[in-house]
Amino acid sequence: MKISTRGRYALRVMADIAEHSGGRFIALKEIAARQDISLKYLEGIMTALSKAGLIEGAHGKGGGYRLNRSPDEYTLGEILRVTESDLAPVKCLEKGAENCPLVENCRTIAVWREFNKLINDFFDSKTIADLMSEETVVDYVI
Amino acid sequence: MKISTRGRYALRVMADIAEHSGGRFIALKEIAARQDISLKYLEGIMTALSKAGLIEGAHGKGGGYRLNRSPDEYTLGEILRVTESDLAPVKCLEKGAENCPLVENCRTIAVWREFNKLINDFFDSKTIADLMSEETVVDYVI
DNA sequence: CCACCAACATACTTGATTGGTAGGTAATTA
DNA sequence: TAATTACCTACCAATCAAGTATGTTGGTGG
Repeated sequence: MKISTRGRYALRVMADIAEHSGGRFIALKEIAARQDISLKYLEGIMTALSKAGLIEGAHGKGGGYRLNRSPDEYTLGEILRVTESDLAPVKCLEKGAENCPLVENCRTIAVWREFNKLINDFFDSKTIADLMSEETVVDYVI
Repeated sequence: MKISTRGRYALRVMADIAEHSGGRFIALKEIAARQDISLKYLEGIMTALSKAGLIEGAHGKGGGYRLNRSPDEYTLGEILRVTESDLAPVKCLEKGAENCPLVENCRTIAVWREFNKLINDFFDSKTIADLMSEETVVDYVI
């Protein structure tokens, strides 16, 4: 029952961009150094976030990544669902899962469903803005 | 972010014993058959539960396992904490963890703490009795 | 006392996942 | 055109999950 490194890094990186970019592209090298995360490992995470449309990347000098919404419009839930495989706590509740044949007399499914809702509601109620320092949130321009 | 098979099986087994034993010892073979779980795999889980004092085992003919409290006195939290390693969603919040050197300017730790509390409170608020069918709960004798 | 039963113990295997590295190619700008 | 930076693909080592295999120990009934 652990949040994977991918998901945790993703939240930190998104918060980092929100705090330091101010609308400009910001090189991954810089983020990786500031967050002390392997550049190469981060690349894979950024690609996922970019493909999902959460951030925008630009090649070449002066390139890098930037958000394409303001921080309070990103829920932690959507970020984690992109980087983590799924937020469901058990396999049978994953999005595309065929329902388990034992579900009729499964004593535990109700608890898992309730827990699943709890998790998703929690992360969908938090945004990147909640992770930023107060001054930075106020100063943010996109 | 998945609950492991160990934890899920443990809950099902505890509920199974609660429903079928009625104070008597009940052979693991019987539980394994009813729940369709590998007997040998279950043995390891039962040993953990037994060592933690949650259930009692008896050797020989007529032996097996039984609860030593009534079902409403077992929270799902304590069962999962025995079988799952820990319920903390990130390593730095585990019980014996030395605190991470970056905690001072970690933007995410507050969210993880809040989520950790949510998880633990949720599972500590549910009991094995909540997993049982209504008739069986009423009929239970220890 | 013996056969049997069932918990308890230990060691191994297999497969998937995690958390990376390495070495490129493509696009953009000075 | 040279530097920069995203992007892409492949590989790798360690760990963990899940299950199998093979016992030994302790207790019961005949």
